[in-house]
Amino acid sequence: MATATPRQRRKDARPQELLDAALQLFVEKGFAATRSEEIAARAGVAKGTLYRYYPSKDELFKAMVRDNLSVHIAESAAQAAQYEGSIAELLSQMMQAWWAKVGHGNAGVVCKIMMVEARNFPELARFYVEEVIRPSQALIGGLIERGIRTGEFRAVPVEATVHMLIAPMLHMLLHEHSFGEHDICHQTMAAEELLDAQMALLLHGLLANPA
Amino acid sequence: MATATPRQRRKDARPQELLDAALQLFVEKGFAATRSEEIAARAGVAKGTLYRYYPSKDELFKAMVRDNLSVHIAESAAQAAQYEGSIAELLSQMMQAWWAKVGHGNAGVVCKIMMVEARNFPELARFYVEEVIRPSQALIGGLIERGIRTGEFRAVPVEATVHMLIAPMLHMLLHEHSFGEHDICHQTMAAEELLDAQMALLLHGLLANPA
Amino acid sequence: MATATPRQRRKDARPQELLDAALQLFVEKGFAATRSEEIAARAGVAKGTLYRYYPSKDELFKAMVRDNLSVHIAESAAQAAQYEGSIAELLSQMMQAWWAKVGHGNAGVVCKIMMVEARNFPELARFYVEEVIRPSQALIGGLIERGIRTGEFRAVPVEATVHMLIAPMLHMLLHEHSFGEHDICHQTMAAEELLDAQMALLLHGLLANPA
Amino acid sequence: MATATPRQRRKDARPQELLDAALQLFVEKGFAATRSEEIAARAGVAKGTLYRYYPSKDELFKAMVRDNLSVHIAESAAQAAQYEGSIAELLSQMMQAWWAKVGHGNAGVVCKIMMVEARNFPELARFYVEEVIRPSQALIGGLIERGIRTGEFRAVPVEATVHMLIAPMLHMLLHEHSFGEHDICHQTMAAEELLDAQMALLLHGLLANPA
DNA sequence: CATGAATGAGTCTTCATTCAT
DNA sequence: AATGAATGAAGACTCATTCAT
Repeated sequence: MATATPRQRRKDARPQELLDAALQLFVEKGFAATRSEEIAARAGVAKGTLYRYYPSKDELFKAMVRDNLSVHIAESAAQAAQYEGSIAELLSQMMQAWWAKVGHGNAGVVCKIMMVEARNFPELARFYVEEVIRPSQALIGGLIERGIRTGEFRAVPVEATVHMLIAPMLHMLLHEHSFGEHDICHQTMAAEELLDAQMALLLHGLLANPA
Repeated sequence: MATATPRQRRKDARPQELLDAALQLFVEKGFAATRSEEIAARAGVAKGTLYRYYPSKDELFKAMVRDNLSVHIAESAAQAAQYEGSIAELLSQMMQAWWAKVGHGNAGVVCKIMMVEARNFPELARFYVEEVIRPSQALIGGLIERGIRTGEFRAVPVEATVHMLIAPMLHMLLHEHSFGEHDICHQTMAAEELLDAQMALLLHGLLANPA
Repeated sequence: MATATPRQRRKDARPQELLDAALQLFVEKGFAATRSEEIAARAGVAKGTLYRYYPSKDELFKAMVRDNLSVHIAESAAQAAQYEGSIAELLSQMMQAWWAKVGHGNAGVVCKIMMVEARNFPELARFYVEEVIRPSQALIGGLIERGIRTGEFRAVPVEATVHMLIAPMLHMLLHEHSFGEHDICHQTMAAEELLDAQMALLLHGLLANPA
Repeated sequence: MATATPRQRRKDARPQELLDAALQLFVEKGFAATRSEEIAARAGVAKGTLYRYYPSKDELFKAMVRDNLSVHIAESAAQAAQYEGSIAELLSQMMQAWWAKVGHGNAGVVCKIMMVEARNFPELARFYVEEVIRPSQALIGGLIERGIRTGEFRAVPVEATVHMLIAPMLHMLLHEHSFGEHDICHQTMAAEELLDAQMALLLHGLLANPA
């Protein structure tokens, strides 16, 4: 009958609270510019407490990546494996789903931060590539290949196509978080519409009379 | 009839030399990781001298951004206005040209750094949006519209299409400068091929049998 | 008729267990490098428990020193008082005995640590001087004087002779614990042999033909 | 006609000033307990300045060891090689000279610190062993052997004899710097007298009627 | 009494910036 | 004007100590 004491309950919640605080601050100020003490303060604990849960700022960041990104990739991969039907349809859904869960929420910022700070933290960059980039590319690349095999897609080059699917979303993300703040520059179209339009464009092509 | 002494000539060239040195180093190591002493050293002057020309590292950065942008857009716009023929062809050429001049060269890094530091320099970000982003979007958007008017293109939504053209290039740029270093993650295809493949893909679409 | 419960017995043993753990760790890593949590862990208790028995790391250290010294001197003094026979013989035995009990065992390290930390704990140093150094010198000095009185020894200066007896042992001790670790530097002769040889040397002198 | 400016003159003197300040403080408080800022302060500069001259506290310590030792050994070795006459005499002189130059001066403290900190700096300890301990032992051992060859000394075991010569000096040194401060414990005899007495004792032996 | 979560003062080190020369 | 020695604020991390449970 382990009655969780308030203290114990608090302790269990700490990691997530710290992760949330860190994410918020990284969003606001970037990784490098955020002092570990600030993260602790925002999570309502003292400096030292942060280090009880994460042995360094880097590890905290990695945990944040795992918590916010690695999750969705695995999830999407599982869905994709079971899926039967139009790959184009599936891709559209996945893009929208990704945007809803990641791009729109705070998780998206992790992507931005990673791109922004990658050079300054090579180890983190490596981690991110293995944990997020490669799996994502593998997932989408696999779907493209599947579509080609089933005859749904033309025999397009896979790598380039993966880029064409990923790039617009990341671009929107980066743009949003770089220039979207402070009223510097806003998109006129809603992101979701934009994504739909882009997907349609990519599927059907731009030319009126393709050769 | 002040004949410029060598010393005077040197002095006049200083600001540009410092800007060039700064760009190089920002490219190599990013803004935060570049020490002001290094910039001075690469420009062949002492630490203190840097501060005679730019009152702070931040101001130097801003000057560097201003110095490296708004160059290519006007040029491209002029070319585009004169051009007659296939818009698709023109867009392909412009992409390749932009990549050759900006993406591949050092100027490209300014774009990346700009995204990285946008939040820290809102004023500069605004400048960048007005001076670079909007003109670029206007230029490409105009071409799309022209293509639609002439019947070369389908009646696609312009804004989304502009994104689809810009995003892959910026994505490549960022990827290159974020994960391309330190052998963290390299593209397997050459950038130029990738761009061609993406352009073709966008023009002709992904579906084997578009409705 | 308070029968000591296991708990009570455990509690009574605590101080000594903590002292032992502390000694082990101080031997292994030195005073400063030993974290109080480690001491507690090695003693099989939690960090906080340590502080129920010793109010601070410093106090624990002092207790440890007190616990490990002043034991052997009294013993040796008693033996010496009863002894009848060759003082040279007695001194040899005492040296060997001291080395066996103190120098070789953990207690020896306390001497080393004491020298190292003396300045940081003047009060403790005073205690050590009164409790260990002076009695030792008095004991050995007394034996020298006895030897001189009985005609066994020449009329040598007592203080210098005491030093000549003590120094080699402490030197070996310090050397062992300073440079003996990590294969930095080892004695080639066994300590016991060395002591015997040194004793012989001191007794008979170095000169072939003493005047 | 390079007129050294006050600033330049100051700069040239800095390394030594810092070394001196460090030595003083290490003597007073030990290596670990001395904050780098204190060293700087005692040298009359700001914290950062220290790091212009020594890249870390460890390197500063190493420099200090190098600066204070390995000097006298070579010197003594040279003298010994040229010397002709009584080895006993030579040894006596060398002991006194070493004490005057090293034991009594600050250099002696380096020996003490080295013993104290050896475990924390294995690399440095190795350096010290190679640079100081081994040469010293070789020098003295060689003289003993020479004395034995010439018939001046008995056929004593060399290693033990070396110890007997070195130990009392180091012991005095350590004692002085561990318990000599704060009036904790002072020698009653002057060090020089003590050394002489010890030397005589070692040469002639303790026994009144050696077998 | 025992625990271990939480604390925060303390330490090394970096680097943008200043200013005496 | 140019130099580069000096500065000191700032930040990541450690660990002795406290105290709620």
